[in-house]
Amino acid sequence: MIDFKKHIAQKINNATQIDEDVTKYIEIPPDSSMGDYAFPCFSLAKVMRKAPPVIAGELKEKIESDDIVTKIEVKGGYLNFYINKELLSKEVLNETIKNNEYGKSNIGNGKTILIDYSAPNIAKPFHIGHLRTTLIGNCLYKVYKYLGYNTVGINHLGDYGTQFGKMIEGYKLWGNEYDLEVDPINKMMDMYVRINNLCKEDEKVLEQARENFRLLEAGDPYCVDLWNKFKDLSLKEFYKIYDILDVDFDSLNGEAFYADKTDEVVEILDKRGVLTESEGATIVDLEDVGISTPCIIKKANGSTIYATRDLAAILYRARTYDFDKCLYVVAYEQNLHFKQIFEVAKYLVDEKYAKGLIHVSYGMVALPTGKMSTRLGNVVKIEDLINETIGKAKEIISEKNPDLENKDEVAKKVGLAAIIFNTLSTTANKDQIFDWNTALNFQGETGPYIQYTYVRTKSVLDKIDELPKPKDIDFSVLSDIHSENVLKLIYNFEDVLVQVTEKNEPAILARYLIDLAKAYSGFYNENKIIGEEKKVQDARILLTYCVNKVLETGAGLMGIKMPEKM
RNA sequence: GCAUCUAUAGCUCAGUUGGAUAGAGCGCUCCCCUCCUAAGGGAGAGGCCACAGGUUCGAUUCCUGUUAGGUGCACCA
Repeated sequence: MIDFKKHIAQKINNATQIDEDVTKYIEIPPDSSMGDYAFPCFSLAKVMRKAPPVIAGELKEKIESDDIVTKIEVKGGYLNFYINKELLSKEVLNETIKNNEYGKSNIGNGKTILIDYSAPNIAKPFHIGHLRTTLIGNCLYKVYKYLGYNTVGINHLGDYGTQFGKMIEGYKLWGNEYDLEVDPINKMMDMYVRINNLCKEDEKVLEQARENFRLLEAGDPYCVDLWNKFKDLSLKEFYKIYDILDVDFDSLNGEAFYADKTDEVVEILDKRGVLTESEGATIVDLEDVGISTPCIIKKANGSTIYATRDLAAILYRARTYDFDKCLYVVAYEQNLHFKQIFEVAKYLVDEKYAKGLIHVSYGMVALPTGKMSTRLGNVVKIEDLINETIGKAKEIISEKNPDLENKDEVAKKVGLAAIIFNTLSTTANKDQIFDWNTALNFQGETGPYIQYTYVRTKSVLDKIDELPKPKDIDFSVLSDIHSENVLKLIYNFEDVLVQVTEKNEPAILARYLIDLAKAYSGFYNENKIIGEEKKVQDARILLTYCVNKVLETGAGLMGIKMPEKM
């Protein structure tokens, strides 16, 4: 497709003595009546010692319009460019039609991206606090892949630590009281809370728990079997949710996987001479790089800590995958931890890998009543949220479209869209307050709104026998403001996807899809499509088809599936 | 105490890397289905962009300070 921005930049560069590529200075005016692209001349004022409007005026004289840029105007200190709308629609529609996967790209070819996301703890419930990491990771995974990157999804399970020694002790004591085949997570959770309390009361039990963990590490068959059982039961439960959300991973290597790979980390760091001793522990001091808390590599009792295992993971991943980027989608609570291990990683792996480590941190999810706590039991479980939302979706369907055939299937898609969109639509950096009213809202800027818009395009397309051929289209009929808005958005799609990967921010895609759905709704309300004069109908149908495709692929990249009707 | 993030309409949030008149959704007041799905569209009310300085031709955006809140600060993950 024609790169309008670049074309304009070229023209400006040709007309001036500016060495630097001016593409990055070109902006989009706030209102399309002021043109499609603008070049602000303010920064030139100093160098040229002239007022910005004068510079703009002189520039205008030197730049001629052509097939691509039809009009150039001076307004204040801005030079405004108007592009050929017919060309825009021709380009956009042709590209969308001919390309089965519009927006897909190969810019990522040859690069490998690891994404570490979801990472629930074994034997603990999967609550809405895990939703953000799971859905952000899933969306980034899909977008990177769509742009041609070799993408590896990793679920770094929390499957290691003294807590499992406690679990084993709990099972030894009360295993016969619990039927773990039914509702295993809650039973395990119950057992965990119970044994935790007992450990606090009775030092001997805690001692026994530590011993169990030691045995587990040493490969004691009883402990290992039990640990596997807890893990299997948990994964089975987690995959109920993953399957519904259509989330999957290429690797389930969790903490335990790296437990026997920490020795080499210590060895390398020791060779590099960065290990020191402090209060009995082995640490890497990070004072010099402005981090006042050292990174502990070995505890005073000689055993390793999660930081060591995370470092072992970095080493392993660098060797196994030769990654270009490794993203950690983890809440900002762990900002310091990642700062520390990324710093230490510089001593451990090549610069290429150390530079590729990125913490994609996101805000916490809290309830209106305050922070969630598994221990206090005031968590909203993902399963409950999903069931509740799908139920609400079904209610609305029964009310609005009682004759719809596959209500359950549609309700599932709509409910999940509401959840996914709600989770991904706000900037990851901020905290989110979970509110049932917002979660169950299906109007306005929501997942269902995007689906609804899609269904309307679908319904228009169903009414015609054959899609018109782009070569027979008179693109000049799409010159109204509504068509123009839609076309410009479709034109931007690939750029939006690139931005998502540059900022590792799915909300950019979410906002974009809302903008596109809105633009199409405006178009749809103002323009009749079927039953218009043939050339108008054909052009509008083709535009509708393109919107249909972009909405479907865009939503698909977020993990949202489209119903045919709703 | 130190570090770090956040502060934009009553509520939830956008704001294209410093640009033109600060936008949207929810809620509120109206209007639009004999017409392709009204889960939609349109109009209106609603703002000291937390506060005070600074840099700049220009600041919601960058810097400093203040205030309020979140989070983290050594052997848990």
